[in-house]
Amino acid sequence: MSICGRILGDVADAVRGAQIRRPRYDPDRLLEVAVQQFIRRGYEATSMAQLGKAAGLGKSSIYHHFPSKEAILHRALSRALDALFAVLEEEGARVGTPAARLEHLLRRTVEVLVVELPYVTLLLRVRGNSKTELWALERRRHFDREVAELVAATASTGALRQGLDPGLGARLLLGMVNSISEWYRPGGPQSAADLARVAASVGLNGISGAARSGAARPGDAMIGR
Amino acid sequence: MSICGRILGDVADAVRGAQIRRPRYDPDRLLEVAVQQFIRRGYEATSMAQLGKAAGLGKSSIYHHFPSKEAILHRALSRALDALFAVLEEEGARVGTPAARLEHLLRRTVEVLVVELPYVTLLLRVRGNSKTELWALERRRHFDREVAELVAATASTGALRQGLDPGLGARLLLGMVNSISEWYRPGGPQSAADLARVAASVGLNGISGAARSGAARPGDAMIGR
DNA sequence: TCCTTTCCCGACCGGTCGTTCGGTTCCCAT
DNA sequence: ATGGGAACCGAACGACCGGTCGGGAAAGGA
Repeated sequence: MSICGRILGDVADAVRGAQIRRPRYDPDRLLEVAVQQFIRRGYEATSMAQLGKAAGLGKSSIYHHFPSKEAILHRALSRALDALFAVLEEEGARVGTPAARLEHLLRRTVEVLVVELPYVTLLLRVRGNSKTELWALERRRHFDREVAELVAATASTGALRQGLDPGLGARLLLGMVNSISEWYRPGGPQSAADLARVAASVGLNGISGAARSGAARPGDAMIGR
Repeated sequence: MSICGRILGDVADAVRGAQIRRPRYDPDRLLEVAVQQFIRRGYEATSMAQLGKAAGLGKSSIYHHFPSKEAILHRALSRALDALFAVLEEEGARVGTPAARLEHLLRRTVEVLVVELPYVTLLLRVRGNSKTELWALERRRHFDREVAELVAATASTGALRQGLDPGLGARLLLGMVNSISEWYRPGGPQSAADLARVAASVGLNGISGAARSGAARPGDAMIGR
């Protein structure tokens, strides 16, 4: 039965007509397709059948490569977290003045975010709905805390603007950097390194002591002359 | 049948023991409970049964107030979008120098985000999975475009830092401001107005022309002396 | 050539989803 | 007190969910 009765999915469609056969999958190749779907429709809203179809497979075939849907998510989140924590170990993030270390950390974080865009994007959307998501959330909090401590250390050197709570500064900084995942698309005009330099610079400039006051009055323009 | 067999939910539990009867719902009161659940577990991951339980109702009772699950989402998103667009109509956002208008717009956006926190949070998590979500996404893009045009106008006065693309600046600005919804909780130490002033100030300071250069070299500290 | 391993399939499972429906309870104006 | 609409209920619907299973095709070493 089923001599050739398979309904073809996205991948198979693209290959159709060429002599090339549909690629056989290993976990990492399948992970790439799955994460793409998770981002497009959301993890919960993506069914195993849709995952299979997007890969040109039946849904039961997914289970040859992953033991469960949650295991796919775990592997994707782990990849993002490992890449981010690796930045913390880099020399530029460990030695030097707090300000220099913070600059390095932010810039490299943006670079990792861009290079591992789908995986980091998925990580940033996790809300803690399952054991895996809670685990990822906690690991991510560790990373954020390291950034916050670096901002606090920078503040203790007097380089932070007056009246700006270091914790708030760290959150605004991370929020700005993380938001890049919501619009950046590879192949655009921005190179990863350039974007990282500009974003880190804008962020640090924002929380630095150069501004006039910690709290402007309504109607004040904080920009220009 | 069902003499008193209802299983009580979150709201009913809290009311239990007091002489007060469980509140009867109107759409807006129910919306508040529903949005809270949507944020906690995600829209797709929240079932009608869970919505009902959180409100102390059976799941079928929800349909007395809303025609469908998606209608609840639509009403919540509409509330957030209406509040945001109202800011665009304020005098401070329409008259004055571009820089002053931008400051007003950002500051008031943060205030709206804080006051309507659950609804705006839900809006910022929409990914376009349904007709309603696509509609909200498009309205939100209109708002973002207004901000971007204001940043561009500010740039044309020479107040933007050299080498910073206005579009990129607007995205970083909005990303920073929007990220507040991910950690702000009412009742904390920050008042809405203070947070709005500081956040707008930090953001505008970041993209302003005060910094040294548009792209720092690796190892440079963009902060402090 | 043959045999083993890898890869993949359709059919099926119990359970849950959003939604519908007929009927019951509550509140309030009359 | 009573009629009627608003609020609410449990049961049930078809569809689909994540996951399982036994077996078949393809690949690769011998």
